[in-house]
Amino acid sequence: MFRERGFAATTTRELADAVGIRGPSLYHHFETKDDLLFGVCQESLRRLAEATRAVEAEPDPRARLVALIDAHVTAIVRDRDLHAAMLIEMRALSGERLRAVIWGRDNHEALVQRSIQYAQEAGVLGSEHSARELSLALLNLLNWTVIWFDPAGPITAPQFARLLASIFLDGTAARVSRRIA
Amino acid sequence: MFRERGFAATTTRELADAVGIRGPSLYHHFETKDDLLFGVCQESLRRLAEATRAVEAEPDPRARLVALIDAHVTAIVRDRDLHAAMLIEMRALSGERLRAVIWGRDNHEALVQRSIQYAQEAGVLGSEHSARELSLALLNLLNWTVIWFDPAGPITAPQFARLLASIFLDGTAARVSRRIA
DNA sequence: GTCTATAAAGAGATAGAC
DNA sequence: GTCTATCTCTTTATAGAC
Repeated sequence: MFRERGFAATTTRELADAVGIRGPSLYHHFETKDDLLFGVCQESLRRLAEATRAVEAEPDPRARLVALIDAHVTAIVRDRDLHAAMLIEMRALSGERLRAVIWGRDNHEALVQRSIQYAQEAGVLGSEHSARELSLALLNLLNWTVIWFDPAGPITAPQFARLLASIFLDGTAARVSRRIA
Repeated sequence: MFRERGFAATTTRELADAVGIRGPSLYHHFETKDDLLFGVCQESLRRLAEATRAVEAEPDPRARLVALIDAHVTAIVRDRDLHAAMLIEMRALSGERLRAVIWGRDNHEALVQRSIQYAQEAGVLGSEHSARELSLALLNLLNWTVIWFDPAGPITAPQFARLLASIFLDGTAARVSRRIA
């Protein structure tokens, strides 16, 4: 519901209805509505961290990036409600809690940037652009998926992850022209 | 304010304050709060259409895509509040109005897909993936910019547009490894 | 075109019974 | 752990003076 309609537009009563209880009963499980969003964001970050925990153990720089892209896209698609809430509705938090979520998100983005730098140092990725810029571009490529991806649609998550990885790592979109050149 | 805090979380009084009038005075200019969002979405789509109106006059398929990517990114960054509201807060609309905005957005996405197909037919882009899939990937690459881009930051819009275009069209990220291969 | 005053509805949250 | 009843505050929006 946070993904479809937004956090502010979703009432506690609607949330309660969705789990088959009355509005006030929610407050036995959460102190405030903000608590609920904070919990969702934390769980999103926990799963994202868990899904990508192993990638830095992969020594091959290219395989590491492929694994990272696959883990990120697969996680985002599997729990898209959760991750959309974190990525988009995060802004509704404030103070300590907002900082905690931003810290977790930055942590994940740092993993992406490190993996890119690792690939650049190994010559797998070009160094015309900084790791920072390339990581912003890669996160663009990955994150917007959360807005539109439909698990019931024709594309599967691993398929789409492969497409994004081959565009970023191999320049797949441009393959034909590069062959001719 | 719609971009920073979301449509539902922004009150009409805050909007009025921001333009130096009292809450109820807003209603001289707009019938409802939804009207305001609808107007914002329409203006976003109008500017996006205007910015990309000329690209299909460009006969060179590669130059057409470069122009489209540049126009899209530049527009999104220049009026990021407007376009973020359209892309993210759209969901707050309903009925006829939601349909109208979706129609406009789909129209723009169709332009992206046509430009990709045109490039594929000319051999500038590979045909391993469908134009549909490639356009989803390209829109990913372009649209997430609206979430994080800071005009006061170190990167300029045309710079970032060039980066994204060279990743998508040339496989720039992978350039070194492809040279070696 | 903006104001003050206010209506009407809905929001998050609490109290206390069961 | 969930309920009903309800409090309190905020919200969108209207009425009508200036």
